[in-house]
Amino acid sequence: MSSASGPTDFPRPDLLPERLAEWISGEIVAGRFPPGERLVEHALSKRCNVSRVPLREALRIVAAQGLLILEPHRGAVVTPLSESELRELFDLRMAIEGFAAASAARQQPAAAFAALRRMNADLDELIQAEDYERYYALAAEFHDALVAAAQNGLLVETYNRVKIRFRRYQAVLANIPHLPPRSVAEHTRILAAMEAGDADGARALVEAHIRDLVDAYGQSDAGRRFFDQAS
Amino acid sequence: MSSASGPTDFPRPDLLPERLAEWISGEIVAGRFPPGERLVEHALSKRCNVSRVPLREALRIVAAQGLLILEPHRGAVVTPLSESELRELFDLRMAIEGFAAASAARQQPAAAFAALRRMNADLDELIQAEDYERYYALAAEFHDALVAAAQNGLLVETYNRVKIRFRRYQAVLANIPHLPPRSVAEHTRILAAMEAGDADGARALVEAHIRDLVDAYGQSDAGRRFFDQAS
DNA sequence: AATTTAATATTGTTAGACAATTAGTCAATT
DNA sequence: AATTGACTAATTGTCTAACAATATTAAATT
Repeated sequence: MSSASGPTDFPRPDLLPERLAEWISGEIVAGRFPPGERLVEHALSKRCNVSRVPLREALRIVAAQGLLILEPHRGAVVTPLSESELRELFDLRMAIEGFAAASAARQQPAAAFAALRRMNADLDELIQAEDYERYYALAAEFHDALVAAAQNGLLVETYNRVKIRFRRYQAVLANIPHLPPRSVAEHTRILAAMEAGDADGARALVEAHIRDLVDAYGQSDAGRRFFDQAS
Repeated sequence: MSSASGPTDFPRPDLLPERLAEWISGEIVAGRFPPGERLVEHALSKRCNVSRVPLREALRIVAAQGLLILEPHRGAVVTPLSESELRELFDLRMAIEGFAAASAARQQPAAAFAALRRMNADLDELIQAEDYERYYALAAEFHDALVAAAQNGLLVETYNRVKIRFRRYQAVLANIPHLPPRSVAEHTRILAAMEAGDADGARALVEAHIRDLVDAYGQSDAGRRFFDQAS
């Protein structure tokens, strides 16, 4: 009877605010702390067997990630989801991943290109096997590796910030099984452009690739339902 | 004798960790907390007339901005400056401002374009008047407005994070008086491309514009000195 | 001089307290 | 009945004081 979605317990103290923040962040991304929920310090600190001091620091960390809003004298509220934020997140993915592809096309990092090729081959196999769960996990890694290929730590850091916020929408919208085959073909073209040193072409292809993701989300059932209720 | 660069006092309590963070952040950007300096909690809290609790939260905020590194059991250390970070910051500016220009070229926000044109005209006048101080202030606003023209709050937020870290290098490297006239001409071309709806052209021009800034920094005396000592 | 040992300082956390602010309750008034 | 208003409870924000764990520094020893 008790539903399977009740909040998880905080694993175990080796008590750092960082660990608390990771846990809180995870609960929010997974939707167990739903949008709009207030996190009350005393209750949370008791549940985690910590005092309010490190918990408050943890809340600061999570707020800096954009998952919480700290209102004066009102405490921490889980940031709401919105179609506009999702649009902006996709925009940022275009800016970051597009720039990364162009940058990599200029730098020609051989090892990174090889890794990307291998990943894309594995993605193709996962489609044949219809193993969509692992497909989406590896697809995320492919995009990570694309950003990493630009060899810019700050760009990676920025991308990670976007990713954390983006994952909340993935959790709500689930994945779209029709998309993968097309994605692999697009990855192939992106890689070809990068290896050919065509920075502008690679960027355009990456932006188009992400635009395809946007469309797929918008056309999926979950996506339409979410977008409708939000408006 | 006593140099003019001794740390300033914390203005006045209306004590929020946010105020403390703003102050600390300002001291770091201005170089009064120099790179590598350790911020000791007890001493700082006494100087600001606050307890360690809100101070520690302030340190978390500043650390999230990338200006401090919190090492376990060793406390807060002011993030060092490096040529590599500066390069990465310029890269991010290219990615963000370039994307913003392309995005604005597609959206055609009339008000934003008008504001940009006005600013650029004012910049031209400030050159004639050889008022470089105000020139650099307004030039920064021009770039802010360019990013804002993309109408994406997250992009602005991301840009602001880059700006905070970038300002530390501006404080060290000072400004380059030879650059401005060329910049105004480049702004004009960027605006023309945006208003013509030429997204790719606008982005290319913005990237080239920022690359010019990079070169100017590298060729300035202060820049060479900084880069030499760093390597 | 180099290494080990002891003393000191600093961080990380806890507990309990309190003022300031907000949220919730319930009666009085319109 | 609904709205207002005062009262109460709950929550945040801050402080002090303390302590264990870890780092840093100084002294002592080899």
